[in-house]
Amino acid sequence: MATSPTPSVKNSLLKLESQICFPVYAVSRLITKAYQPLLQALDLTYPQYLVFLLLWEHEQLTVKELGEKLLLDSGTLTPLLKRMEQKQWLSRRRDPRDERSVIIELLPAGRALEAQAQQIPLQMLDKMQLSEAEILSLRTHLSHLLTQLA
Amino acid sequence: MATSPTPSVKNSLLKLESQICFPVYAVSRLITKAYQPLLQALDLTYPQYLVFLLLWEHEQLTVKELGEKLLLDSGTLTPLLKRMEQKQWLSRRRDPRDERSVIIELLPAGRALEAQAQQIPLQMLDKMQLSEAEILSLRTHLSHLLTQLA
DNA sequence: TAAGGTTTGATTGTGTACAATTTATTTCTC
DNA sequence: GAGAAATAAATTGTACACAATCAAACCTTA
Repeated sequence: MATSPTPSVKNSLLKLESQICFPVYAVSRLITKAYQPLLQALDLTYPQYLVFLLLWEHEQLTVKELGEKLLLDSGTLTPLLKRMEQKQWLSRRRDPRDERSVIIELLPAGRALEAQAQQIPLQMLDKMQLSEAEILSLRTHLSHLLTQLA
Repeated sequence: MATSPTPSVKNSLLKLESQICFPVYAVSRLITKAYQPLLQALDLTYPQYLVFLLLWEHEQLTVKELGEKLLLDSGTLTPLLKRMEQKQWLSRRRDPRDERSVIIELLPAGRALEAQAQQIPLQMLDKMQLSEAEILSLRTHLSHLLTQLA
Protein backbone atom coordinates (compact mmCIF):
# COMPACT_ATOMS: atom_id res chain seq x y z
CA MET A 1 0.00 0.00 0.00
CA ALA A 2 1.02 3.58 -0.44
CA THR A 3 1.14 4.02 3.31
CA SER A 4 3.96 1.53 3.87
CA PRO A 5 6.53 2.21 1.17
CA THR A 6 8.67 -0.79 0.30
CA PRO A 7 12.08 0.29 -1.00
CA SER A 8 12.22 -2.82 -3.15
CA VAL A 9 9.53 -1.43 -5.43
CA LYS A 10 11.29 0.78 -7.94
CA ASN A 11 10.54 4.46 -7.54
CA SER A 12 7.63 3.89 -5.20
CA LEU A 13 8.33 7.19 -3.45
CA LEU A 14 8.22 9.01 -6.79
CA LYS A 15 4.52 8.37 -7.29
CA LEU A 16 1.78 10.86 -6.61
CA GLU A 17 0.03 8.19 -4.53
CA SER A 18 2.99 7.95 -2.17
CA GLN A 19 3.14 11.66 -1.50
CA ILE A 20 2.10 13.22 1.77
CA CYS A 21 2.77 16.74 0.46
CA PHE A 22 0.37 16.59 -2.46
CA PRO A 23 -2.72 16.07 -0.25
CA VAL A 24 -1.75 19.14 1.76
CA TYR A 25 -1.36 21.15 -1.43
CA ALA A 26 -4.63 19.84 -2.89
CA VAL A 27 -6.65 20.27 0.30
CA SER A 28 -5.32 23.79 0.74
CA ARG A 29 -6.65 24.76 -2.67
CA LEU A 30 -9.94 22.97 -2.05
CA ILE A 31 -10.32 24.87 1.22
CA THR A 32 -9.81 28.19 -0.55
CA LYS A 33 -12.40 27.12 -3.10
CA ALA A 34 -14.82 26.13 -0.35
CA TYR A 35 -14.47 29.55 1.27
CA GLN A 36 -15.03 31.33 -2.02
CA PRO A 37 -18.87 31.26 -2.16
CA LEU A 38 -19.02 32.37 1.48
CA LEU A 39 -16.47 35.13 1.02
CA GLN A 40 -17.71 36.50 -2.28
CA ALA A 41 -20.82 37.72 -0.47
CA LEU A 42 -18.42 40.03 1.39
CA ASP A 43 -16.34 40.73 -1.76
CA LEU A 44 -13.36 39.09 -0.03
CA THR A 45 -10.66 36.65 -1.08
CA TYR A 46 -9.32 34.06 1.37
CA PRO A 47 -5.99 35.83 2.03
CA GLN A 48 -7.90 39.08 2.57
CA TYR A 49 -10.18 37.26 5.02
CA LEU A 50 -7.11 36.11 6.94
CA VAL A 51 -5.92 39.72 7.18
CA PHE A 52 -9.32 40.65 8.58
CA LEU A 53 -9.21 37.86 11.17
CA LEU A 54 -6.11 39.58 12.55
CA LEU A 55 -7.40 43.15 12.24
CA TRP A 56 -10.73 42.33 13.86
CA GLU A 57 -8.73 41.14 16.83
CA HIS A 58 -6.00 43.76 16.92
CA GLU A 59 -7.38 46.87 15.20
CA GLN A 60 -3.95 47.87 14.00
CA LEU A 61 -0.82 45.99 13.01
CA THR A 62 2.28 46.73 10.98
CA VAL A 63 2.91 45.01 7.65
CA LYS A 64 5.77 43.19 9.34
CA GLU A 65 3.48 41.87 12.08
CA LEU A 66 0.89 40.73 9.54
CA GLY A 67 3.64 39.01 7.59
CA GLU A 68 4.94 37.21 10.65
CA LYS A 69 1.53 35.96 11.66
CA LEU A 70 0.42 34.93 8.16
CA LEU A 71 3.86 33.81 6.95
CA LEU A 72 3.57 36.13 3.95
CA ASP A 73 6.15 38.62 2.73
CA SER A 74 5.77 42.20 1.55
CA GLY A 75 5.75 41.10 -2.07
CA THR A 76 2.41 39.45 -1.39
CA LEU A 77 1.06 41.75 1.30
CA THR A 78 1.78 45.16 -0.21
CA PRO A 79 -0.45 44.79 -3.30
CA LEU A 80 -3.07 42.83 -1.30
CA LEU A 81 -3.28 45.58 1.34
CA LYS A 82 -3.43 48.27 -1.36
CA ARG A 83 -6.49 46.56 -2.83
CA MET A 84 -8.07 46.44 0.63
CA GLU A 85 -7.20 50.10 1.14
CA GLN A 86 -8.95 51.02 -2.11
CA LYS A 87 -12.13 49.46 -0.76
CA GLN A 88 -11.84 51.65 2.35
CA TRP A 89 -11.54 48.62 4.58
CA LEU A 90 -8.25 49.74 6.10
CA SER A 91 -5.73 52.55 6.08
CA ARG A 92 -2.00 52.37 5.40
CA ARG A 93 0.31 54.97 6.87
CA ARG A 94 3.92 55.17 7.94
CA ASP A 95 4.61 54.93 11.65
CA PRO A 96 5.69 58.48 12.67
CA ARG A 97 8.02 57.00 15.27
CA ASP A 98 9.67 54.71 12.71
CA GLU A 99 9.13 55.71 9.13
CA ARG A 100 10.27 52.31 7.91
CA SER A 101 7.12 50.65 9.28
CA VAL A 102 3.67 50.88 7.74
CA ILE A 103 0.74 50.70 10.13
CA ILE A 104 -2.38 48.98 8.86
CA GLU A 105 -5.49 50.15 10.69
CA LEU A 106 -9.03 48.83 10.48
CA LEU A 107 -11.55 51.36 9.09
CA PRO A 108 -15.31 51.40 9.84
CA ALA A 109 -16.18 49.60 6.60
CA GLY A 110 -13.75 46.87 7.52
CA ARG A 111 -15.06 46.68 11.07
CA ALA A 112 -18.58 46.32 9.68
CA LEU A 113 -17.61 43.16 7.81
CA GLU A 114 -16.98 41.32 11.06
CA ALA A 115 -20.70 40.96 11.75
CA GLN A 116 -21.29 39.56 8.28
CA ALA A 117 -18.50 37.04 8.76
CA GLN A 118 -19.85 35.56 11.98
CA GLN A 119 -21.37 32.50 10.31
CA ILE A 120 -18.39 31.64 8.11
CA PRO A 121 -16.37 29.48 10.55
CA LEU A 122 -19.31 27.26 11.39
CA GLN A 123 -20.33 27.00 7.76
CA MET A 124 -16.83 25.88 6.89
CA LEU A 125 -16.71 23.38 9.74
CA ASP A 126 -19.97 22.06 8.40
CA LYS A 127 -18.54 21.66 4.92
CA MET A 128 -15.47 19.88 6.22
CA GLN A 129 -17.35 17.39 8.41
CA LEU A 130 -14.48 16.79 10.80
CA SER A 131 -14.91 15.24 14.20
CA GLU A 132 -13.49 16.95 17.26
CA ALA A 133 -10.80 14.26 17.38
CA GLU A 134 -9.86 14.74 13.74
CA ILE A 135 -9.55 18.50 14.18
CA LEU A 136 -7.35 17.99 17.22
CA SER A 137 -5.17 15.44 15.43
CA LEU A 138 -4.86 17.55 12.28
CA ARG A 139 -4.05 20.67 14.24
CA THR A 140 -1.35 18.86 16.21
CA HIS A 141 0.37 17.34 13.21
CA LEU A 142 0.09 20.49 11.10
CA SER A 143 1.56 22.69 13.80
CA HIS A 144 4.36 20.16 14.19
CA LEU A 145 5.00 20.44 10.44
CA LEU A 146 4.74 24.20 10.62
CA THR A 147 7.41 24.34 13.32
CA GLN A 148 9.58 21.92 11.41
CA LEU A 149 9.42 23.83 8.13
CA ALA A 150 9.17 27.45 9.27
CA MET B 1 -7.63 26.97 24.66
CA ALA B 2 -8.01 27.40 20.95
CA THR B 3 -8.52 23.69 20.50
CA SER B 4 -11.80 23.55 22.39
CA PRO B 5 -13.82 26.57 21.27
CA THR B 6 -16.24 27.85 23.88
CA PRO B 7 -19.20 29.62 22.24
CA SER B 8 -19.47 31.92 25.22
CA VAL B 9 -16.28 33.70 24.25
CA LYS B 10 -17.25 36.38 21.74
CA ASN B 11 -16.02 35.67 18.22
CA SER B 12 -13.68 32.93 19.33
CA LEU B 13 -14.13 31.19 15.98
CA LEU B 14 -13.14 34.38 14.15
CA LYS B 15 -9.59 34.29 15.39
CA LEU B 16 -6.61 33.06 13.41
CA GLU B 17 -5.72 30.87 16.38
CA SER B 18 -9.03 29.03 16.16
CA GLN B 19 -8.68 28.21 12.52
CA ILE B 20 -7.96 24.74 11.22
CA CYS B 21 -7.83 25.95 7.61
CA PHE B 22 -5.04 28.45 8.09
CA PRO B 23 -2.48 25.81 9.17
CA VAL B 24 -3.26 23.82 6.03
CA TYR B 25 -2.77 26.94 3.91
CA ALA B 26 0.44 27.90 5.72
CA VAL B 27 1.93 24.41 5.70
CA SER B 28 1.12 24.03 2.03
CA ARG B 29 3.15 27.13 1.22
CA LEU B 30 5.98 26.06 3.54
CA ILE B 31 6.10 22.68 1.81
CA THR B 32 6.43 24.35 -1.59
CA LYS B 33 9.20 26.48 -0.17
CA ALA B 34 10.94 23.43 1.28
CA TYR B 35 10.87 21.72 -2.12
CA GLN B 36 12.27 24.79 -3.85
CA PRO B 37 16.00 24.32 -3.14
CA LEU B 38 15.73 20.63 -4.12
CA LEU B 39 13.78 21.36 -7.29
CA GLN B 40 15.75 24.34 -8.51
CA ALA B 41 18.65 21.99 -9.15
CA LEU B 42 16.38 20.44 -11.79
CA ASP B 43 14.99 23.82 -12.91
CA LEU B 44 11.54 22.69 -11.73
CA THR B 45 8.69 24.29 -9.81
CA TYR B 46 6.58 22.23 -7.43
CA PRO B 47 3.51 22.01 -9.71
CA GLN B 48 5.79 21.02 -12.59
CA TYR B 49 7.31 18.33 -10.36
CA LEU B 50 3.82 16.99 -9.70
CA VAL B 51 3.20 16.76 -13.45
CA PHE B 52 6.43 14.79 -13.75
CA LEU B 53 5.44 12.40 -10.97
CA LEU B 54 2.47 11.45 -13.14
CA LEU B 55 4.36 11.35 -16.44
CA TRP B 56 7.21 9.26 -15.04
CA GLU B 57 4.58 6.74 -14.13
CA HIS B 58 2.31 6.95 -17.16
CA GLU B 59 4.46 8.25 -20.04
CA GLN B 60 1.48 9.93 -21.64
CA LEU B 61 -1.70 11.51 -20.33
CA THR B 62 -4.25 13.99 -21.62
CA VAL B 63 -4.58 17.45 -20.11
CA LYS B 64 -7.92 16.35 -18.76
CA GLU B 65 -6.39 13.34 -17.00
CA LEU B 66 -3.63 15.48 -15.51
CA GLY B 67 -6.26 17.94 -14.32
CA GLU B 68 -8.33 15.22 -12.69
CA LYS B 69 -5.37 13.75 -10.85
CA LEU B 70 -3.89 17.08 -9.76
CA LEU B 71 -7.22 18.88 -9.26
CA LEU B 72 -6.06 21.65 -11.58
CA ASP B 73 -7.96 23.11 -14.51
CA SER B 74 -6.84 24.02 -18.01
CA GLY B 75 -6.39 27.65 -17.02
CA THR B 76 -3.52 26.54 -14.82
CA LEU B 77 -2.26 23.56 -16.78
CA THR B 78 -2.15 24.99 -20.29
CA PRO B 79 0.47 27.68 -19.62
CA LEU B 80 2.36 25.42 -17.20
CA LEU B 81 2.57 22.64 -19.81
CA LYS B 82 3.59 25.12 -22.49
CA ARG B 83 6.53 26.18 -20.34
CA MET B 84 7.48 22.52 -19.86
CA GLU B 85 7.14 21.95 -23.61
CA GLN B 86 9.53 24.83 -24.30
CA LYS B 87 12.15 23.07 -22.20
CA GLN B 88 11.71 19.94 -24.33
CA TRP B 89 10.55 17.93 -21.33
CA LEU B 90 7.27 16.90 -22.94
CA SER B 91 5.28 17.20 -26.14
CA ARG B 92 1.74 18.48 -26.63
CA ARG B 93 -0.35 17.25 -29.52
CA ARG B 94 -4.01 16.78 -30.27
CA ASP B 95 -5.34 13.24 -30.06
CA PRO B 96 -6.01 12.21 -33.68
CA ARG B 97 -8.96 10.11 -32.49
CA ASP B 98 -10.50 13.02 -30.61
CA GLU B 99 -9.22 16.40 -31.64
CA ARG B 100 -10.65 17.98 -28.50
CA SER B 101 -8.06 16.27 -26.32
CA VAL B 102 -4.41 17.20 -26.01
CA ILE B 103 -1.99 14.36 -25.30
CA ILE B 104 0.99 15.19 -23.12
CA GLU B 105 3.89 12.83 -23.71
CA LEU B 106 7.16 12.55 -21.83
CA LEU B 107 10.26 13.35 -23.93
CA PRO B 108 13.78 12.01 -23.30
CA ALA B 109 14.87 15.17 -21.46
CA GLY B 110 11.90 14.77 -19.14
CA ARG B 111 12.56 11.08 -18.66
CA ALA B 112 16.15 11.91 -17.75
CA LEU B 113 15.03 14.07 -14.86
CA GLU B 114 13.58 11.07 -13.06
CA ALA B 115 17.01 9.80 -12.07
CA GLN B 116 17.95 13.20 -10.67
CA ALA B 117 14.74 13.32 -8.64
CA GLN B 118 15.27 10.00 -6.86
CA GLN B 119 16.53 11.56 -3.66
CA ILE B 120 13.87 14.24 -3.34
CA PRO B 121 11.14 12.29 -1.50
CA LEU B 122 13.52 11.09 1.21
CA GLN B 123 15.07 14.52 1.54
CA MET B 124 11.62 16.01 2.04
CA LEU B 125 10.64 13.33 4.55
CA ASP B 126 13.82 14.19 6.38
CA LYS B 127 12.94 17.89 6.42
CA MET B 128 9.45 17.19 7.72
CA GLN B 129 10.52 14.86 10.53
CA LEU B 130 7.22 12.99 10.70
CA SER B 131 6.83 9.64 12.38
CA GLU B 132 5.20 6.77 10.51
CA ALA B 133 2.14 7.23 12.72
CA GLU B 134 1.92 10.94 11.99
CA ILE B 135 2.14 10.36 8.25
CA LEU B 136 -0.59 7.75 8.47
CA SER B 137 -2.83 9.99 10.55
CA LEU B 138 -2.26 13.02 8.35
CA ARG B 139 -2.87 11.05 5.19
CA THR B 140 -6.10 9.65 6.57
CA HIS B 141 -7.52 12.97 7.70
CA LEU B 142 -6.39 14.84 4.60
CA SER B 143 -7.92 12.30 2.26
CA HIS B 144 -11.10 12.51 4.29
CA LEU B 145 -11.06 16.28 3.80
CA LEU B 146 -10.23 15.87 0.15
CA THR B 147 -13.25 13.64 -0.36
CA GLN B 148 -15.43 15.99 1.61
CA LEU B 149 -14.43 19.11 -0.33
CA ALA B 150 -13.78 17.74 -3.83
C1' DT C 1 28.91 62.35 13.73
C1' DA C 2 29.77 59.98 9.64
C1' DA C 3 30.33 55.43 7.54
C1' DG C 4 28.61 51.00 7.42
C1' DG C 5 25.34 47.67 8.48
C1' DT C 6 20.47 46.42 9.54
C1' DT C 7 15.56 46.73 9.12
C1' DT C 8 11.23 47.58 6.69
C1' DG C 9 8.44 48.04 2.65
C1' DA C 10 8.05 48.58 -2.16
C1' DT C 11 9.07 46.98 -6.70
C1' DT C 12 10.01 43.76 -10.51
C1' DG C 13 9.56 39.58 -12.82
C1' DT C 14 7.97 34.87 -13.07
C1' DG C 15 4.77 31.35 -12.10
C1' DT C 16 0.84 29.56 -10.44
C1' DA C 17 -4.51 29.46 -9.45
C1' DC C 18 -9.08 30.00 -10.91
C1' DA C 19 -13.63 32.08 -12.61
C1' DA C 20 -15.68 33.09 -16.79
C1' DT C 21 -15.82 32.99 -21.56
C1' DT C 22 -14.63 31.28 -26.14
C1' DT C 23 -13.55 27.92 -29.76
C1' DA C 24 -13.32 23.57 -31.81
C1' DT C 25 -14.85 19.05 -31.79
C1' DT C 26 -17.73 15.28 -30.67
C1' DT C 27 -21.92 13.13 -29.27
C1' DC C 28 -26.68 12.95 -28.81
C1' DT C 29 -31.40 13.11 -30.36
C1' DC C 30 -34.91 13.28 -33.10
C1' DG D 1 -27.94 13.49 -40.85
C1' DA D 2 -28.75 18.28 -39.08
C1' DG D 3 -29.22 20.97 -35.05
C1' DA D 4 -28.57 20.90 -30.00
C1' DA D 5 -26.10 19.63 -26.10
C1' DA D 6 -21.86 18.26 -24.14
C1' DT D 7 -16.90 18.04 -23.81
C1' DA D 8 -11.86 19.59 -23.88
C1' DA D 9 -8.60 23.23 -24.24
C1' DA D 10 -7.42 27.76 -24.71
C1' DT D 11 -7.98 32.47 -23.50
C1' DT D 12 -8.79 36.53 -20.57
C1' DG D 13 -8.62 38.94 -16.43
C1' DT D 14 -7.72 39.17 -11.54
C1' DA D 15 -5.30 37.84 -7.45
C1' DC D 16 -2.02 35.68 -5.02
C1' DA D 17 3.00 33.95 -3.93
C1' DC D 18 7.72 34.54 -3.72
C1' DA D 19 12.74 35.35 -5.09
C1' DA D 20 15.58 39.08 -5.90
C1' DT D 21 16.51 43.71 -5.79
C1' DC D 22 15.97 48.49 -4.41
C1' DA D 23 15.35 52.56 -1.46
C1' DA D 24 14.59 54.83 2.66
C1' DA D 25 15.05 55.02 7.51
C1' DC D 26 17.27 53.60 11.58
C1' DC D 27 21.06 52.04 14.41
C1' DT D 28 25.81 51.24 15.72
C1' DT D 29 30.19 52.45 16.77
C1' DA D 30 34.38 53.93 16.12
